[in-house]
Amino acid sequence: MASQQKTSRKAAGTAAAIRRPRSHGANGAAPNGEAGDDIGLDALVGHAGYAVRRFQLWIFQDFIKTLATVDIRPTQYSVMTVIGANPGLSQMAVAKRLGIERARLVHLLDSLEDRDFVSRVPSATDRRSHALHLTARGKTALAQFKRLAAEHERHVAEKIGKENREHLLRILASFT
Amino acid sequence: MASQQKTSRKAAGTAAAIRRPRSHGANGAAPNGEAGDDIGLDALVGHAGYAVRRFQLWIFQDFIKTLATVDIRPTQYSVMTVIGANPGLSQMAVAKRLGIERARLVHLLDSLEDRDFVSRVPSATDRRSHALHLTARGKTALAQFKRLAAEHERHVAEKIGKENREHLLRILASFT
DNA sequence: TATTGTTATACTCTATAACTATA
DNA sequence: TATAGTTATAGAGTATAACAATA
Repeated sequence: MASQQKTSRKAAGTAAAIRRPRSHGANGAAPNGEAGDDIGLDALVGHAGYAVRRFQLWIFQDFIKTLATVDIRPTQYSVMTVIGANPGLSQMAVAKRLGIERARLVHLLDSLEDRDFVSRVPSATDRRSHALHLTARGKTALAQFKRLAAEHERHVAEKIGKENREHLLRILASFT
Repeated sequence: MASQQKTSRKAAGTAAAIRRPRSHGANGAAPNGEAGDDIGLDALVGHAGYAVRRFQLWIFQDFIKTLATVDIRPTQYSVMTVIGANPGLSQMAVAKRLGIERARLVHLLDSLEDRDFVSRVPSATDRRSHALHLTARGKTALAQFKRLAAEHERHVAEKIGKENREHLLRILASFT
């Protein structure tokens, strides 16, 4: 039931059906809730963070969908791309460059190593650290990922417009 | 140690010290890792998602920091703002409008109700649902949150520029 | 039958702390 | 003493599924 049990929680309330297909009770104006899409965001419309967050969720969902066949997520793609362009980097270097926690990178690399995309190779200069490299299989795979990622990027351009996408990249260049 | 234990994980590797303050070994050019900030992002620079993600993280961190004194996070702020502007909304309506899972909204509202900012009030029209309202305390609190959020928004404008912030809001308006 | 609020579970991500082996 | 990689844990956040009350 929708009753009380802990501290909060009272009971029952008002309808406010959303986007109902046909009839919806008795009155045609909706009780005191909202009729559908006219729920105002008030102060949120002036917050860049809100729009950026919703946009980021859309982008990541499209990326994940577009690369679903190869089962690669945005963070995995970014790690492989940076290693591919900078062979021999240490885990700390990759973590700092991409803003990932080094503890988390351990697990990311574990899964990429299990799939034979990346290898941690030893080196003589500092026996504490690993030099990261793409395997032969990893290099081939990354090339395919990049083609799919480019396709995803075209979806972004279609969504917000070619010019807007480019302007956006320029505005946010300092954050990369 | 940095050795093997499960499947992955080999051992030792290459340095690639980042932004080291003074000396860093023997050679002045860094082993085979990177010297500091010149780690190329390769394909990532052309991906809007990467820049947007980094920007979003920066914004949220600034928001959380700026509203730390009142212990309010972005999602809590968005929920209170929407309820404040649309009193009587059901949980489903709020969840759909903000793109939050209804299961997660339950916990969000629990904490806001525990702090006496929001109340779930019963209604006669649909005994399954709750009509959400801000309490008197919630209204006062939200007014303060909005002042702090406006301060945060000024930080954003300082960071990327007033014009750029406005252009960004226009570009992403369809995602709100 | 479908929907609302709720509970529960699992998996991702973030944030820390601590430990080992190195430097 | 500090750093690299690792392990472990706790808290958000996301994604689902299932259930009771109600429509």
